[in-house]
Amino acid sequence: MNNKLTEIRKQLQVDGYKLTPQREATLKILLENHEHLSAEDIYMLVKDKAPDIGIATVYRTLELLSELRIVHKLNFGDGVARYEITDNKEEHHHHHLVCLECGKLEEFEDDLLEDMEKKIQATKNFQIVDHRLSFFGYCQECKDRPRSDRPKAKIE
Amino acid sequence: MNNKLTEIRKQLQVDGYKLTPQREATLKILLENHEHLSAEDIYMLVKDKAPDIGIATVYRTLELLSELRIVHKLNFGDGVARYEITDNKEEHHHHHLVCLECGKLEEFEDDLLEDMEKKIQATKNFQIVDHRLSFFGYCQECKDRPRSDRPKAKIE
DNA sequence: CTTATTGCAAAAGTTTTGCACTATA
DNA sequence: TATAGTGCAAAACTTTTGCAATAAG
Repeated sequence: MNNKLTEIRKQLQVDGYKLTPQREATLKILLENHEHLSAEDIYMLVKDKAPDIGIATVYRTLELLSELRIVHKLNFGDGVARYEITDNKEEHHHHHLVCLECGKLEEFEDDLLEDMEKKIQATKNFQIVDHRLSFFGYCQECKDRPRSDRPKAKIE
Repeated sequence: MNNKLTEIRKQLQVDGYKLTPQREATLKILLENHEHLSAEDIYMLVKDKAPDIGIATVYRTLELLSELRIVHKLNFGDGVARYEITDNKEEHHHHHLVCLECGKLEEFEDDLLEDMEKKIQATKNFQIVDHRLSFFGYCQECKDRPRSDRPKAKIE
């Protein structure tokens, strides 16, 4: 856990970047919070520890870390980019079921994509870092509910 | 091809939406351009045919068509949402490879998800209508390019 | 010391919204 | 004619950038 921080610290040094307290604070937040955080989320969390940081610095740090492939920038299509430390192996098997009726989000685990990834890496010469899989449909409750009672969905 | 327009026209009517010239013009553009178009792109193209349309109407039409699942809203992470007509047949086996370095989008076909869908429908009691699958990683060129030559991010 | 990095505020860019007007069913 | 839909302009957001001040190596 702390190894990871040391490792990244070294990587930054090797690449000639300075180790500022702001960068370190941001990294710690990312290491402590493995969910997908928006820049705003990260800004708030970092602010607790380093109240003087500006959001521009957070964005610049995240961009740098993306370039170095230390974090992965994700997009769920809600107009906000989200970030997470790269390397989360478990995260890879975690997919979404989105109900088109009520918008509810379920999650499920499956490693079936491993095969497809291997196939792509071999066939397409494309190095995969992450993936996002969502299924859209109707959850149990909505499936069985009469149409008139249905809430208007807000798709993606 | 024109069938498709008639079909969608009917679908709108059935759902109680009005068939305005603006909506029709937007639909035609979407049917003629199967690439992933941004709202701005669509606005420009529609403007050629119906110069008085406003971009707000384009956004509202696209949102409506998304809800009706006539178009897919896609996000490649460059800050602009893109739209494409849903094609119920091939679309289902059509996935995306997004390069995190240069933003390039490749597509590939695979029907491996059929199995997963069956599994989910059985296990989760969730009725699947559609899915979206994107892989994020590095394309051949970016993978092999030395760091120093890399285009300054614009990462995903 | 030198130069990368920062914070602030302003700018940029996309998408949404309020409102009075218009046109479809 | 009733009401859904539209255009315009302003607002709301997220993200980027210019610049003078600061701090890391």
